[in-house]
Amino acid sequence: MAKTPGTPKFRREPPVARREALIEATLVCLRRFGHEGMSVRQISAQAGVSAGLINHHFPSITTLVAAAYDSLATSLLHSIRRQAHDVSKTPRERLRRFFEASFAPDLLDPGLFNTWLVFWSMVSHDAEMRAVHDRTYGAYRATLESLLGQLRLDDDIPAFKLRPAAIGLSALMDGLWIEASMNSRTFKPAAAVSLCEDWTNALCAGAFPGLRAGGRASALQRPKPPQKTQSES
Amino acid sequence: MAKTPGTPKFRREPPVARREALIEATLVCLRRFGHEGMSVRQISAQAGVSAGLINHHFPSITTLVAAAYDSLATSLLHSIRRQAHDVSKTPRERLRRFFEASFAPDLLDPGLFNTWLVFWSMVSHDAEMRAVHDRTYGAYRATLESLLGQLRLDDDIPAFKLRPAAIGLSALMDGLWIEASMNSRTFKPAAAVSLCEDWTNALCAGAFPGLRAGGRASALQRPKPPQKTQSES
DNA sequence: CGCCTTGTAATACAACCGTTCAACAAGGAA
DNA sequence: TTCCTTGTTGAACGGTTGTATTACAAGGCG
Repeated sequence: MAKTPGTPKFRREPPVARREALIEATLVCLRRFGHEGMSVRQISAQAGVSAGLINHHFPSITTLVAAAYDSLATSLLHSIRRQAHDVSKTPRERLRRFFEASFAPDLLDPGLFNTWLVFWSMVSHDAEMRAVHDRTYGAYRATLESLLGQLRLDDDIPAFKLRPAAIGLSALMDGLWIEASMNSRTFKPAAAVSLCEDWTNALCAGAFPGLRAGGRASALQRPKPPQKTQSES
Repeated sequence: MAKTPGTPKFRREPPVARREALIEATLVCLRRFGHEGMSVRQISAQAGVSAGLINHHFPSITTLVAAAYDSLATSLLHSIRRQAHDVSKTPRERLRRFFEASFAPDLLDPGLFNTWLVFWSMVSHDAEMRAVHDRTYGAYRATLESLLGQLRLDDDIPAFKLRPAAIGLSALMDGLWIEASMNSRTFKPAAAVSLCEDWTNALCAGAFPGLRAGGRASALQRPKPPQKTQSES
């Protein structure tokens, strides 16, 4: 008698489901409020749970943010790659679709940019964030290298160095994405795609001497070996 | 008698000098501690004054940060432009020096990158920061347009659209600067200069159809006017 | 039905935040 | 030397932060 449990005050969830929900809430808060959204109370409110629950599933707030970084970066790369992957198309067409997916409206959302800024600002201060960054950025550049490598097989394209080419292309894309995210009136998304395609076509036309393979224009080589200080063409 | 003023407890400064000192202290804190350095107490401690003094010279902390943004952006642009300006050199050589100055060690400091991230993260939330960003970024791109314009006069270079070209080049430079700032082991500064020079040379060789003037490939035109679809230059 | 594990809530805590304000003193002016 | 302007201090305020800890209750198991 008088038990009247009515509606339970909370629902128990399996740890993995709750963790994913917290990660999702973190992404929502970062997108909406930027750096100020990275707070235990904001995130827990967004997830509809108490503040203390976060420290029960994650040792600290930065670990949760690192998990959110990993989740978002992986998700975005997979999404873009899925849209670009079409075996019935030519490598050049696949690359074009990769560009178009990268500058689609949902990727140019200012909220997404603010989220990314929070991640970047933590990379140099937090070891976990640095690890996630190195891994996800490596995967991103590897995808670019793969697409450029397929391109290189076709036609009579002069050989170019894959890794430096991917670095240059990803830099161009990043710079365009940033400016478009900060001020959408500077240029239209189609302009960014056009600039990327032009860059790729120029690469295939051999217009970038510093990227030609086999040559001595090796300023772009991996910095790892002992640096023989040779001329850069 | 018994006055013994000894060392005065503080020194009065003219308002402009004190404001400049506070701006300098702000830049030091942002460089060192990133987003956590943007605090009244940290900045005032760095400047060697009390916390309350900041609100006496600036209506709020964000106004101080906006002033610091303006100061740093203007200072850096002037410095780079000074190194590139040499009337005895060819336009192409001036552009090369602009690249080299942009990827010099003091510009690739991770602390500078963290400072910039703080500024960027505030642009979408604060009107003052947005105003500073639009103004300084406009000045930066105008410098790039000027250098590219001088280049265009020489030789028999096919005409290209100045503004979209400056947008593309600044995007490439920004992307390279960001990656170099986040992970200095990815590539050497000379590689960034090489990629920028290659891009410029390809532009002058007419390798970028989307940037050619007069063509109908006008995806890069200004979005502002009522779109008469005419070519610029 | 009752126990027991454990996911969850709620509170407490010390430290920090930006801003306000009254009191002080530095240093030029008269 | 005295006064007065005003740059400057330092405490106070209400708010926030991340984390630790305690008490609770949901829901499976015996």
